[in-house]
Amino acid sequence: MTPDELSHVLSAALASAVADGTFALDADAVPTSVHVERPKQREHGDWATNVALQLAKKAGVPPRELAQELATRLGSTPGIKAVDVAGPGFLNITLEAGAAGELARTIVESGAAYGRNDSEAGKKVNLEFVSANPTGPIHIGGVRWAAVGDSLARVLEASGAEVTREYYFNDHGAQIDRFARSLLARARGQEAPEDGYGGQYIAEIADAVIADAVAAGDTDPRDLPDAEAQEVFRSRGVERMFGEIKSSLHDFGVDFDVFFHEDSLHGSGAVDRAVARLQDAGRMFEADGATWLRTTDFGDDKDRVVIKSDGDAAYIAGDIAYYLDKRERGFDEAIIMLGADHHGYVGRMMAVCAAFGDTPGVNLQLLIGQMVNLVKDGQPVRMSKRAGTVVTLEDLVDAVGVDAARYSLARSSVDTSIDLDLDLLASATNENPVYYVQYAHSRTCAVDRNAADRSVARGDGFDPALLDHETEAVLLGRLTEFPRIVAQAAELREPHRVARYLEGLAADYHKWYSERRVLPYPDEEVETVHRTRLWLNDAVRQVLANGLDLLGVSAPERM
RNA sequence: GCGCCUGUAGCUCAGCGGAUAGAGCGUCUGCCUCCGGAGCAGAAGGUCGGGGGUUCGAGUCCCUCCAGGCGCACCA
Repeated sequence: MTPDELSHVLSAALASAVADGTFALDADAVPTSVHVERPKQREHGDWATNVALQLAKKAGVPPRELAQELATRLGSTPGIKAVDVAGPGFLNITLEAGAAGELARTIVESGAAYGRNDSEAGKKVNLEFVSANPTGPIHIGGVRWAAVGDSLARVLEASGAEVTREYYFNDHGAQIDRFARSLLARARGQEAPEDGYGGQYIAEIADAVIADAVAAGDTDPRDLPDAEAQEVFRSRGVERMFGEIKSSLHDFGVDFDVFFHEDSLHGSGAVDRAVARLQDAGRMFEADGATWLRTTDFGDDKDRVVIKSDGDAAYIAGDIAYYLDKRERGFDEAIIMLGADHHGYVGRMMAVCAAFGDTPGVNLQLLIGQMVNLVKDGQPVRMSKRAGTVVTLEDLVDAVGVDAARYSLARSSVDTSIDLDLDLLASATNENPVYYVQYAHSRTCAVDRNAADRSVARGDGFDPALLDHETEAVLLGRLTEFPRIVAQAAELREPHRVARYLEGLAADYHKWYSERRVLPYPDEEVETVHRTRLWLNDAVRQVLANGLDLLGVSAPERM
């Protein structure tokens, strides 16, 4: 029996008690689906609900009395072994072992589909993340969004949404100019401009640009007049940087569907059209020679300049056009993941959304994630190119590998800032919980290999009532939760819940493994109990694999 | 000054109003003649930052104070 089914049974019992006048409740006060949850204490049964506590006041009945009435009505339901009233009025429900154990077969037969749900079905979602400027390699902060963002995309897809992963290249404006000037200066052996970029990668990109140009039969850009040379370094340098960012993300297991170039918005007239639309809607005004968007009408703390007094578009103009573009491409929800250093955008972007007549928080959702801090010897280390303390995506992967990197970044809530210890990163990789989860998976695979050797096969028999050990009830309960965890991770946009779930599942599996043998001893015959346990082993294997996949982490068969 | 996020075990972090607050790592004690010891069992370790409030019930919600992080441009 699944929690959903149990929930319906409870609702029905409640409804019938209201219908025959046992409880004096308005029909609309009766919840359509009763919330059931896994109790922390095993003694409290397989499932528990607090409906009686919540409805007691409305019904004018003491909670325990209300609970007792429900317990009586549930008592004879097939699959339910016992219903107890506990504490202030909880209902603790214990299922028949067979009813619970049936799940093992369901999971194995569902395969990769187990965990998929329809909580986000029908939604067309644009998920924008990373979007680091193409003026340098992706550093540790961006890697967090790569790991979390891609995992969120996977979780949303598993919940029925159609997701487009999008990366916004800020390839327009002053930062790119600084990047181009830095490349040119470096190529000519000059000092980096005061406001420019000076890392080692600048030299590498500069050299590559020269080589690219020469290979294409063009003049060595160093010999061109300044303006022309800078343009060559800009276009070829940015192209190079795009390539590096794309390939390092790909190596990290993150592939975007769309790389959107800010420059295209300015070149195509999209900015002008978006601004005109807000003007027609009466959201703009002129002041001090500039054109403003009255974002304060929608809760922003100050109005924003869209067209500067020198006639150039301000940065937000691109964002306005970009948002409109996403909506015109048919996305119901535009989700943007931003670092905490950009949370100042929230107010103005939500106002932009509202100014177009959309609903902030629905059509546009901004997810703010806290920063990743570097720590050495317990002391915070400021990332500095000069001091050589910049940690890039490649550095992180080189140090711990893709699986450990993705897992450690995706397993905690983005609301908390993460401290990464550089020394710990380089040495003690074994402390990463990813190995605990992966080990459980490879253990299930080892059992499968041995089962094949002993000719234990699932198909030959399955009797769920034989899954009657304490650790089996716990394990089955955990397996039942998986689809809800995925749905919850999608709804709350919190993929880290999947990782935490897997750690719990791995622990339950290891405990079961140490209590119950899947295979017969050498002198024993193969019996139904062995085959039945193999079903359970394989169900765990499937869920671990499905969960790890949602995190973009591999599920190794051996390690 | 204003706004957002955070404060839970020695460390890193879970815990979308429920029962005795958890995990990994670290420390200590046990457990491999049979399916993987990267594991299991047990122990030690907590004023859930402080104080008020709401509630049958608060780590969770509200107020306030303290501490830390990050923001408050006609920069991008």
